[in-house]
Amino acid sequence: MKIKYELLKNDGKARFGKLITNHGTFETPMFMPVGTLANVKMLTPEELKEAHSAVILSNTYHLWLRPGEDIVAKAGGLHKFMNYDGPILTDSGGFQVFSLAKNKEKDITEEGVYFKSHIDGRPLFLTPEKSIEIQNKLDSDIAMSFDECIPYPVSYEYAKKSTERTLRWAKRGKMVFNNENQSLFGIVQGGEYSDLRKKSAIETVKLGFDGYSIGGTSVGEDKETMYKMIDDAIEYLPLDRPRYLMGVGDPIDLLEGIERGVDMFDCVLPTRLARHANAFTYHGKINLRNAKYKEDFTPIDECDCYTCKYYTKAYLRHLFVANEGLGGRLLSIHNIRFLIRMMENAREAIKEDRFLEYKEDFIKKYLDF
RNA sequence: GCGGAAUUGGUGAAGUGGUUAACACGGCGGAUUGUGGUUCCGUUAUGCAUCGGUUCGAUCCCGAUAUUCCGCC
Repeated sequence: MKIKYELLKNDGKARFGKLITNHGTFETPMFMPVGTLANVKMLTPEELKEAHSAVILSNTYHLWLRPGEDIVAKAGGLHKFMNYDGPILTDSGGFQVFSLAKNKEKDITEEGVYFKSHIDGRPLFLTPEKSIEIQNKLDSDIAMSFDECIPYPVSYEYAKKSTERTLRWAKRGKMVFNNENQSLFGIVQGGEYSDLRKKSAIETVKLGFDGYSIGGTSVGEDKETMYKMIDDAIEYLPLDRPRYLMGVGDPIDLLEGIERGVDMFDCVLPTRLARHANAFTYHGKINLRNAKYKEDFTPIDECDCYTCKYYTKAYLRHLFVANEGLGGRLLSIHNIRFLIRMMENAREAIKEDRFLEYKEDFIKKYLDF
């Protein structure tokens, strides 16, 4: 079956809802950790579950190259392949258009996108149809339309051209999409231009998707621009479908997104920061490599995660300084749990009509450090 | 005891009679938003064993001293 979304409560624009999937029912707003290569780096599914993580992201482009979607299909789909029985969302490869296509004018064509494999350099060509076909074989719960994540800053002309092309790609992808057990999301682009965002949202909704994403944010723009991008798009998205803000994971941005009506977020930030010794705390982000933690035998934070239950900052610092992989693993657990707990608290606040109060309080503590 | 060689930062070291002493590791700090697992950026020797001398100018040339290493008795 397709996913279902139930909007249960509004607090201003902030929404509390339920996402019903083939692999469980979960509350929104939610944060989704990223597991590009069929794994959330360093973590087992059990550890994700212990952090109360729900949906995870995986990636069409990367799994296409390695191990190949047919291998995953033979394994019985992504869930079986990676032993994860929670919901999985697959990104379409659209972000790789942004991050890997070298010459945008030349490599991005109406038909599709030319890549050079980042593994062996061989030429690749990805189309909207191919992306959907791969995601079908991966058998994720939610597939994403193939899009171009537009860089920032960008000329109006380029943003317009790219956004219109992304719309045509969305239509083409939807045409070939035929997996009854999978849902398909459309993605709003438009760069930093309000009228393009509006048009992109309206036209994408016209095509009709199971959920809607706001893409092309957190690509180097300042925060005010990003929040405007969200506002410009979300106004035209239907209330009865989940809204997914792609690639956003900074704690403050998550709250700003929720306030604007976003239901789902994904980001590499908690896991990448963890691998580089940066920990989220309720009093700001800290770097555990810092010498000041050498003899700090307290946990990272007041936190209910496995890491904070059993390990100290001094020990984690030692692991990072000694280049022991366990440091990144333990900190990934904490950082993911941190964002997920933020979401839990945000949902409680929305239910009790005090989201703005919660947000202001959180940000005050987070920055006053 | 005699002869020879060496001595540059926390470490391994490059280098020159003339502004700021290369590079690497380490240390310290920062970055990271639809992944960068080992990544990227910044910073880190007011000083070249010590004391004298030559010189306009010495880490570099000369002498003494100290330490280390290698030979010979």
